[in-house]
Order: sequence, then C-alpha cells, then structure tokens
Amino acid sequence: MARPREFDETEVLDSALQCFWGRGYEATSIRDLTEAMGISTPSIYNAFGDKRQLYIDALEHYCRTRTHPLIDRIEGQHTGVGAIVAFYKEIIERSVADRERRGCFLINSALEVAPHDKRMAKLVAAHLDAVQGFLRRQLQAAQASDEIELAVDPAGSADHLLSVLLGLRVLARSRPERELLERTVGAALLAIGIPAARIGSLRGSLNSKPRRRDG
Amino acid sequence: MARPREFDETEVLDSALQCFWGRGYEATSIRDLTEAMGISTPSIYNAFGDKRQLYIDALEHYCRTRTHPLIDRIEGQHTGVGAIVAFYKEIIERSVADRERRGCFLINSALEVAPHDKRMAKLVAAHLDAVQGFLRRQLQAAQASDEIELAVDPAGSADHLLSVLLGLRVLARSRPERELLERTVGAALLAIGIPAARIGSLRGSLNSKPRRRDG
DNA sequence: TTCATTTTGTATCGACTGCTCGTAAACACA
DNA sequence: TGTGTTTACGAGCAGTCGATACAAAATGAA
Repeated sequence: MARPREFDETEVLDSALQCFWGRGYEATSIRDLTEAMGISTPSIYNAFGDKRQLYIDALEHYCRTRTHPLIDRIEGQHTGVGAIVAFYKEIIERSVADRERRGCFLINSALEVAPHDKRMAKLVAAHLDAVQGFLRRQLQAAQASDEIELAVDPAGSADHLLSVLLGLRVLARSRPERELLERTVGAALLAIGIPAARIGSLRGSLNSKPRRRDG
Repeated sequence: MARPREFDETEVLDSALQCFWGRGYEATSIRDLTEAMGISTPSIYNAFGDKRQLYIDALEHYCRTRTHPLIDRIEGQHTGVGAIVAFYKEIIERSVADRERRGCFLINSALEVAPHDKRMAKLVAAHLDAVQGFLRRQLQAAQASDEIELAVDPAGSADHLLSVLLGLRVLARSRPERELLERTVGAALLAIGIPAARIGSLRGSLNSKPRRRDG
C-alpha cells in the first residue's frame, strides 16, 4: 500500500546503539548517527521519532540482546554459586576485552540520562531490577542447597552484589585491568561466604594456565 | 603592574563546578558557564584556557573541597570500623539529600570523561586511589585492633568496598531511596565481618528514632 | 493506469556550539 | 602624567546542533 523500508530496523538500531554506547547521549550527534546507521536524517526521524526516542529504543535493544540473554544463558547452564561466579567472570571478560572502554550501556545510561529523565530512570531501574532479581534467585538457590550461609537475607545480599557490579563497571572504564577486577570480585564473593575454591575459577581458562584446586 | 582580576578565581571555579556537576561535561555550554560564573566568555578563556581545562580545574577543586576534606574529617574523628561506618553513613546522607541527583562529581567524571581522555583518566584514578587508601588504612586499623577478621587481605577488601561505593553512587542517581542504600551498605559491611550492632548506626539519628542495640 | 500512501535524499531551517577579535578600562611603575 | 601590561566585555566568527520542508521515487489498491 506504500513504499517499503529500504533498511532493516533492528540492524540500524544496533548501529545507533554502537554510536550511543561509544560516546554517550550528548556527545552523539544526529550526523554521527546517520553515518553509523547508513540512512538519512529524515529516515531516522520518520522511523524513530527523535533523538531521545532513538536512544530509548537503543537502550531497550541493548537489554534485549545483551543483558537479558546473558542472564538467561547463565541460568540455563548454572545454578546457585556457580551462576553467580559465571556471571561475574563473564562481566570481567567483557570489561577486559572492551578496548574502547565503553562499559555497560545500561549502567552508562543510569548515570548520564536517568537523573534528568523520568522515563529513562524508570526504564533503567526496571532493567537493573532484573539483574538484581537474577542475583537474588541464585543466592536463594545457593542458600537452599547449603552452598553458602548468608549473614544477611538474599535480597540485601543481592543489593550488595548489584552495587559491586555497578562499581566494577565504573571502575573498569577507568582501569580495565584484569587483576584489579578479579581481586575486587574475589573479595566481594569471599565476603558473602563463597568458598575461595569456587572463586579461583574466575581466572579465565583461556587467558592463563588452568590451575589445580588450591594451586 | 597590570589590571587585577575582578573575580575570585576559587569562587567562579566553584560555580563552574556546580554547572558541570549538574549537567555533565557535554551538556554544559560555555554560555551556561558564563551565566553561572558571572563573568564573560573571554574572561573564562583568559583565566582557564578552554572548556576542557576548566572542567579539569573544577574536578580538582571538587576533590580538594569535598572528597578529601570528608576523608580527613572522618580520619580525625574515627578509626577502624567506626571510620568506615561513618564514611558510608555520610555518603548515604549526601545521596538522600541530593534532590537534583547529581551524585559524586568524581564518579560521574570516571564514567563520562575518563574513558575518552587519558589525562582525566589519570586524574580520576589518582583520586579514587585516595579513597581506596582511606578504606584500606581503616580496614588495617580495624584488623590490628581485632575489631574484625578479614577473609581477604585489606587491599582486596578495600577494592571491594570501593566498588560498593561506586555502585552506591550510581544506584543513588536512579533510585535515591534511603532504605535501598542502607540495605546495600548494611549487607556489604556485614559481609566483610562488621558486627550488625555497629551497622545499626547507619540509620541517621536525625531521620529516625534511635534504636537500642539488637532493637 | 491512476491514486493514495509512505520512504527517500537534498537542502536547508533557526538556534546554538566553542572560541576569538577589537577595543575600552584598570592597575603598577616611571 | 605617560607607558606597559593585563583584564573586561560586546560582538561575532565559522561550524555544528536537532529537526524539517520539499519533491522525487516506490509501492499496493482501485
């Protein structure tokens, strides 16, 4: 009934995400976006509304394709302490591999745009809550199977671990050093009662020799 | 031998800080700054160089007048666990009282400007290191006086607590709710072995009834 | 075909960006 | 009272900002 789109919406949205992710909201111009997305200005405005809405769509796209799949994958493969260790291990790998120091787009948004924008604040809070939920579930599982004994309730410990995650992502954008990140996570996990032997597996098997237990 | 400044450099620098602090680097224009600082554009450029240098000066000014005095004051009044609890209590009070959700300017800088600017990254890292140093010193003091038993070395625990601080400041800019922040800090301190009785004093005496121990 | 509808690229819009020019004013020293 | 030096500020630089008007192009329905 009308002329069809010449671009794939998800594809150009991912390009927009790359742009916002690398420079932040304010430092990204519409011209940067047209270049990265490969479509003209009116096409962007026709498809997404305005710059702010495009950013919101990019943020949702990020959580849909990066954050939640990670959680789902880990919960499909691990439970309890294993899930928590695997999660932080993955975060460290992502941080160390992130040579542009872009960090986590959700957390960057929590700092740059959420404080000035109610809708974004709600969005960010909802997705952070999903992460906290993952941590809480796995802490409960670990507690139920006697893997750990929590000094605080799982909800409080999950808040604690969420703040460690946020802090880790902030720190990594200034100092993306594996040793620092591993030491930080190791201390946090040991503090909530996860045995040192489980944490030793933080050291990525691809990046250093496999270590014997207690090694 | 020449015409003297008509403005106090520290005073206008603090005004510039307020500006950058509230909106971030990119979203703050030179015109915003002239209004806030009360001096004209050429005066800013004559006194500070350019926008980036002004931001750097503002960041140093922030650490000199906010971050380090807080650490010094606390280390003058408390030691060990008392110092750590007092520190996080103060951070929570600042976060809850921060109705504009500006957060910590140093931590905001770590996320917005440090990843793209080597000099700023060094600056941020140095000041974050000062905070980590405070935490490490007080953990050592607490350990030496048998207030706590650490599962990890003080340096690792200090990294852990630093990341909790960073995470707390990020979280607070989206959700500056006292209960959430107190629960998070409470869980973190309990995890590193600080007795619950000491943490109970997190609840500000001005904002809720004093509680009996175990109350 | 013809028509209605949507997408497309060109070519901007006025407003704002960081920054600097030219010139007058205010001092210390001779 | 000059003279040299620095500061002050209005005005405005070229360039960029987010966003749009316009008309050509591409489709399905009639």
